[in-house]
Amino acid sequence: MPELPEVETTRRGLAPHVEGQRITGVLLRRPDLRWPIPPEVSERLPGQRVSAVRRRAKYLLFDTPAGSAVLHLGMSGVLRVLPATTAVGAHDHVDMGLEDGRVLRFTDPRRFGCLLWQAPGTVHALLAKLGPEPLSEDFSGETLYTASRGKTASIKTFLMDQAVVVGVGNIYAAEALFEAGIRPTAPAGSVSRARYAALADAVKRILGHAIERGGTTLRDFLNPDGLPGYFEQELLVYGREGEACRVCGTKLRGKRVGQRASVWCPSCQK
DNA sequence: CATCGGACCTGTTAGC
DNA sequence: TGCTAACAGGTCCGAT
Repeated sequence: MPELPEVETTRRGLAPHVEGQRITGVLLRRPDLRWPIPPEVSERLPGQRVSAVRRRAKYLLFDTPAGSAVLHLGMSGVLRVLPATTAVGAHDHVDMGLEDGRVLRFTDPRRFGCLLWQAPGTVHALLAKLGPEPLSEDFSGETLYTASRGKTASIKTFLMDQAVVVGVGNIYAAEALFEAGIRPTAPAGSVSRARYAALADAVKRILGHAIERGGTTLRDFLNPDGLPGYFEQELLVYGREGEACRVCGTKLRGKRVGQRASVWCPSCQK
């Protein structure tokens, strides 16, 4: 389930194979994923040369002079560069032909992903309201502290709000809160500046480390080389409700916070 | 405005 | 063992 490290891993795996190549054609096996695929994707993309594969939040952007294809992996999306002769599976929704003869294939069983279009010099509406990148200097404890004043929602919900900071999903939110020693249920507006500094540090450290390790593989994520990530075995709280805290041995608690399964250590997190 | 709940989708897993 | 129901996850949108 791609969070930011998985998307960045995908980008890094894809870029050397796709950048500089011309898109020879676009084959849509479905007219829509989460949203209808706009006509520009099939009308304008063919013939264009990809100048860069970028990432913003969990979106991948394939830049060309005519505009950018904007792709979100949703929860089960996989992008791979494959030989054109590779057998087509049930959930292989989009193929973009590359001039070297291979195809960039978008597979997404649950179809929570999307493929959109962004005209040159514009920012797609879905990208316009996003918060800072967590690994950039625009994101800090101060950012979180300032944005959280007056908020009554839980800090976990707050941290997963893509307008606050992008790329932190359920897995890394749980891990970052554990590392910072903050309970997921704490009201965001009540958390101190010092604790937000620790949380921002934890987010940066965990995301950075996960990217180094190739992303977390749970069920659905495969990086473009078809190899799983190696971060899963390092998770300290996510998915471990009822098990012993790896730090202090206390039984980990679990409960839904803001509609999301959440796990924390009652002893390490206050 | 902030927050909450519903919707989307399907493979996997837990429970009967 | 087989079937069904719940669940997972990201994010938008309408309702409160």
